Amino acid sequence: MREPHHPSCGEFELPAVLHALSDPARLQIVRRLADGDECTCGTFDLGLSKATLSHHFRVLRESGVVRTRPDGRKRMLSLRDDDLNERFPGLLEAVLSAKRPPGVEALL
Amino acid sequence: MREPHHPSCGEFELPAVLHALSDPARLQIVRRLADGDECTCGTFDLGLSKATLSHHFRVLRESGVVRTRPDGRKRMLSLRDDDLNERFPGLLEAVLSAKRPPGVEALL
DNA sequence: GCACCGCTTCGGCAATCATCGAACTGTCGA
DNA sequence: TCGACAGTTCGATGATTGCCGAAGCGGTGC
Repeated sequence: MREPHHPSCGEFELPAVLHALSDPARLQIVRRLADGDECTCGTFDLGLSKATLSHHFRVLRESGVVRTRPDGRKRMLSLRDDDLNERFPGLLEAVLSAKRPPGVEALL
Repeated sequence: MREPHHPSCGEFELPAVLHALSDPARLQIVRRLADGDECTCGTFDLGLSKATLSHHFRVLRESGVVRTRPDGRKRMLSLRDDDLNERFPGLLEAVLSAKRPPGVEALL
């Protein structure tokens, strides 16, 4: 299986990364990956079709947020947290730590 | 002049904020504001029409990134950095500190 | 080889977005 | 009162996006 194209760390563009992270479904994917969860494409059950999921994976991959590694007939997804931190220090952490909903417990 | 609606800090939504920041024109606006530059709407010369600029201001305002204060026949724009930092700590700083283009000097 | 599996790619569709010119609103100064 | 000024709002338009089912494609295992 061909390795899909990934931008190098220096090719990352902030608007593209922010746009990739600005979709709730993609945000959920990123959070799952950050939790160290399993990372094949099929493990994401967001109520979306395979085609749509694949689309989101592509947006994340082409912006540099995520890496896709072919492994047999599966594809292993992983966060490019190292590259993101190098290029946009603190961004990923800020996005991930904003998990808490606007509820009261955010004040604790 | 009527004060336009601003979401409260608790109403901020991460995807909306990220989307607001994911447009190059809006990112430029935010950076100018962060530089402490003058802040009436008319001072932004991004090669866009008044109507388009006004649209971008609205996106920024409705997501919580920016505050608009009527002042005579002008409108003073300001970054809601305090509110953003409270709700999404580190996010704004990460976005702003990513100013440097993908050039070599980014490594310094 | 062949069927299955995991995922991508390909149209296509409806919704949203960025953009504009034109018309409008509210404010200030003459 | 009457412009000039600063912005907003109103259509309209073309581009992008999110979504899907169907078809395609490389790997695995029978």
